[in-house]
Amino acid sequence: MRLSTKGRYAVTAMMDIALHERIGPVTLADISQCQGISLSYLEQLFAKLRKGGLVEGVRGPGGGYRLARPADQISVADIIQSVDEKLDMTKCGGKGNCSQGEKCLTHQLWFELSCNLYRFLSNIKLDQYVNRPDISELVRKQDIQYGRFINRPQAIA
Amino acid sequence: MRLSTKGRYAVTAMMDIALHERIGPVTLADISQCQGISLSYLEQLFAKLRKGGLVEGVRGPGGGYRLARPADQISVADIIQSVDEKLDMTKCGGKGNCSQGEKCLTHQLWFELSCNLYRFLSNIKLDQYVNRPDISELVRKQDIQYGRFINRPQAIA
DNA sequence: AAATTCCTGACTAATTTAGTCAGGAATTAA
DNA sequence: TTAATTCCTGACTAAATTAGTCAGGAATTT
Repeated sequence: MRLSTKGRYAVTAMMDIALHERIGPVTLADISQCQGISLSYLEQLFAKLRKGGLVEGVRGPGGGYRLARPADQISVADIIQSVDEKLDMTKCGGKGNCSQGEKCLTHQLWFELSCNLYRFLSNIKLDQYVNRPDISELVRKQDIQYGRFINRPQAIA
Repeated sequence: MRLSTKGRYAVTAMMDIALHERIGPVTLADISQCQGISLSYLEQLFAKLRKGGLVEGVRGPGGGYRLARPADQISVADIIQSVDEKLDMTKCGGKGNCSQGEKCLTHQLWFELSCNLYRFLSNIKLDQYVNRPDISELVRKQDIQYGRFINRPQAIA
């Protein structure tokens, strides 16, 4: 049982965007440098996030990515499902035909676990972190360290 | 985010053993045939379960595997951790040094998720399934279908 | 002694994850 | 209108993990 860094990267990146929302679109280059994630890999992940309707790309100088809907309407479950495809732990994908057309011995177990997991993750929305003082402080420090946003029109305006 | 079949196999096999506990040790060959899991692969998994102190092997004819302690003292979390090693979703293994010595943006999130997952899985003990009528019935049917235990001394006694 | 079963380690194949690379398309600002 | 910026795409490679195979040995029972 494990969370791939794929899902972790995606959630981290989305949180980064949410945290800087008021400044404007956030570039993948910035996220890449700041969070230590390969740029090309981020592009792959964001292709999926875009298809999932969670972000919008803005091209050209001053562009980047922004959230496609308010941060309080994007859950961690949404993000993980966009890039990772599934939170379902059953073998049969919930169909109940895991063992010769019938439910296997452990079907109920994995089914309940999946429900729990989904409930937990879909209750966590991005905005819950945006407003936490400890997180904001951490982000502020990181931004200064990486000199982020100092050349952006939005940051000046 | 996914459960590997490794963990699923292990839990299924352990449940199989628990369900037949009163008859005696259960052979891997039986589990292999009945649950459709490769025998050699099962042997690898059971090497770990044995090291984890969850089962004991009994060699020789009439042998097999039995639970090392009562079914109400073996949780699904125990099993998964034995074969799968970890239920921890944080990048840093709970240390909190994920981002240049400090907690990363999403540390708290994964930490809480790990706790939830662990709490859920460690509250599920094998015996909860042994006593469920629907499961017992399913197992009984399977045993007949595969002609299980008909040649075993214990089954006759 | 023979059959059964666990037990071990080394090996292979398939899948997934992670990352690279090269280039194109849209947009903005000079 | 040109140059810079940034998203965007697809094909490719590398590493890790998962799943499975194989050959043989050790303990135990009949």
